[in-house]
Amino acid sequence: MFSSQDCLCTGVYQKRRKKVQKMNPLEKLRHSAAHVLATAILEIWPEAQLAAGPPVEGGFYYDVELDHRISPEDFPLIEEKMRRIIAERQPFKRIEVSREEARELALKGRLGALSERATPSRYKLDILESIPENEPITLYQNDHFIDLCAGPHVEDTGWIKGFKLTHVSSAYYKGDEKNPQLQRIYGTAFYSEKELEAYLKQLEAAKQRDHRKLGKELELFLIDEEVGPGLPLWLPKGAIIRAELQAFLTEELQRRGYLLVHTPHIGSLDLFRISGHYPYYRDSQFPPILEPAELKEFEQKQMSCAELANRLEKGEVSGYLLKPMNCPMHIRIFAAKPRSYRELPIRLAEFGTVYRFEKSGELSGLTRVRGFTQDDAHIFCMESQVEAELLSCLELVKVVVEKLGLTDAKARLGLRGEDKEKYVGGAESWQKAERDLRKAAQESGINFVEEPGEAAFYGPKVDFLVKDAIGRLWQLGTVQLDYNLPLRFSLTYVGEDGNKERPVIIHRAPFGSMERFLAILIEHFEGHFPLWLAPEQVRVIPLSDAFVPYGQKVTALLQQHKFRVTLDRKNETLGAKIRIAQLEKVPYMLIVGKKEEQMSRVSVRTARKGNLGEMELEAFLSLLLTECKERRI
RNA sequence: GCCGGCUUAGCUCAGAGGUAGAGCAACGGUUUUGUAAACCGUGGGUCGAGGGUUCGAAUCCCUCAGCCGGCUCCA
Repeated sequence: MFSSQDCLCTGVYQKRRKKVQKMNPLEKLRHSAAHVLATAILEIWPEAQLAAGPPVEGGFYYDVELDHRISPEDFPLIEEKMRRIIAERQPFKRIEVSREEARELALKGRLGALSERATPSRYKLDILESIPENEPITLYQNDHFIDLCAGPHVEDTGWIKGFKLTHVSSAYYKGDEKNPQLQRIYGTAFYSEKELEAYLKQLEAAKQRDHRKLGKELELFLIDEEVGPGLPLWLPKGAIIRAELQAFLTEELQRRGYLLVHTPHIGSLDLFRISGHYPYYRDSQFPPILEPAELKEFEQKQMSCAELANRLEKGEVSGYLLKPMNCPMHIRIFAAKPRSYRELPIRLAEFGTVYRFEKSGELSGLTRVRGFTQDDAHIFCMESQVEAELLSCLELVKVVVEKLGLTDAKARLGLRGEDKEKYVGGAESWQKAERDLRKAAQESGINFVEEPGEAAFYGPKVDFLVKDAIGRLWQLGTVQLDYNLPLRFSLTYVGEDGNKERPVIIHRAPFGSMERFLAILIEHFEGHFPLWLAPEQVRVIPLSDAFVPYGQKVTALLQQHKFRVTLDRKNETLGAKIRIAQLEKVPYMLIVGKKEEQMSRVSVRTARKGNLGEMELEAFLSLLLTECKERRI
């Protein structure tokens, strides 16, 4: 019941924040660059209807409605015009007008335009309507281009020294699927050419550590068309990392009193009817699975799909669902027998694989998939235990994040939004839940921001967000407080006074999902995994065939200590073998030749630091043992 | 799901209407190597799938799939 895969769309996040923040100088410049882009577009296509053109992280965009489909092929022409506009150093003039004057201009098609036009500026008109009564209406003009705009802008277009159009996409007007689709042209701009170049270079470098690229190069995972989109296959090397991560977390769980359970991948439709996920979230689930006999009967009756769907929804037809979450099954484990307050809290944990039918356009590498494994657990406790349990969960997420060096992780306390309809439960339990979670977050010492509207529908949550290589923000770990499911499943325990009491559920996943977490880890380490996670930890490289026997001895010793070692017997030069090991990002290379064999030593080279020189074999072994045992990063 | 782009050998990519190429990898030899690429040879492709235009299609058109970038959604 929690959203370990929830992606907080950067754009939306930015927009919401921008309203309350003043623009910094770079944003101001980029905002002006958006106006220059709009001017250039209008010079080419005067009929274009403009919507909005704000600065965003990394650049700016302008949304336009235009019959001509703008493609990157059009960029050179647009950029050429922009360069000219910049060279002309056109001043930005601020003009304050009355609401009526602005309206008249918009009706004459003069807003977001170079001249009056036959068609009114429909989006500008709409934006004008949405400006609060007490706010002044301002226009900004450069050359013949007049736009409805709150500003601010740089003095003139000449300030834009380095700019580039980057990509084009579509966007719904005001982000609403029901509104028309506009073309969104993205670009970036800087105060100097040099900064632009540095930025583009940095973008290029970021692409090098993209987990989809490294995942393929290092043979960690595979997304195969024949298996299905969004259904990653873990290759042997990736599976090792996954297993090591699970082993690490399992140790932490056992230390904290969790009980491991295991539940199936499918469950009865009725289970998910009780939890509320079917049919309410039907669109984001794989359709139900029917029993063969029942399916045959429907075939014979020639039942239409619509009829079948209808009967499934009404609960007249039984079936199974690929589980979209693990909680209902953990709940059934809790409900399997009467529970006493004495045994609470009960913490049920599972690396549980769930399936969600994400829209095809949303799938992305390992970060957004249709089948993924959550490091899930549900803590069933008394209200009086909530605070301590929350604190323990937050501490665990902190341990995980710190142990793996994800120091950029940002925590967010998601609170109930203004639209109370979207949330279940009374004001009182929400206030209590929010207060408890806020208190726990503060006590845990994490830095967090509060975000109304980001709660789960059943309760507030703390999410840990991390950016990927190309700057997209993803939710990893999460801790969520839930008063809803215990009610829906009528969960009880026997309290101290013998009365039945309602437990509280805490949902939590420190990694979030194994898939997304590994994606972030690949990018974070740029494929250079720490020793304890590395699929191949040591490669022994004999100088020539003559030293293979010594190499075998070294390999055997390390294998005895459970290290993942391979002996490179390839018929290649030393340089070539080292190059291959480097590209495969094997953390330790041991070069063995005559010197090493005679002295029972090894020459140590690390993928990250290069040649470290010779070392006693035993000394190297103890170094490895320490590094691995402490899970150093 | 929507808009745009892309899809050629295991990988990275050339080929733009005249019948498929390179480098790396693989395989077979030669070489026996001291810290990021030894040398020679061999095999490998319904050019994402299907349909159309054409004497002729990797190349042009249509449909579909997958991927990429956004948008929307996201328990």
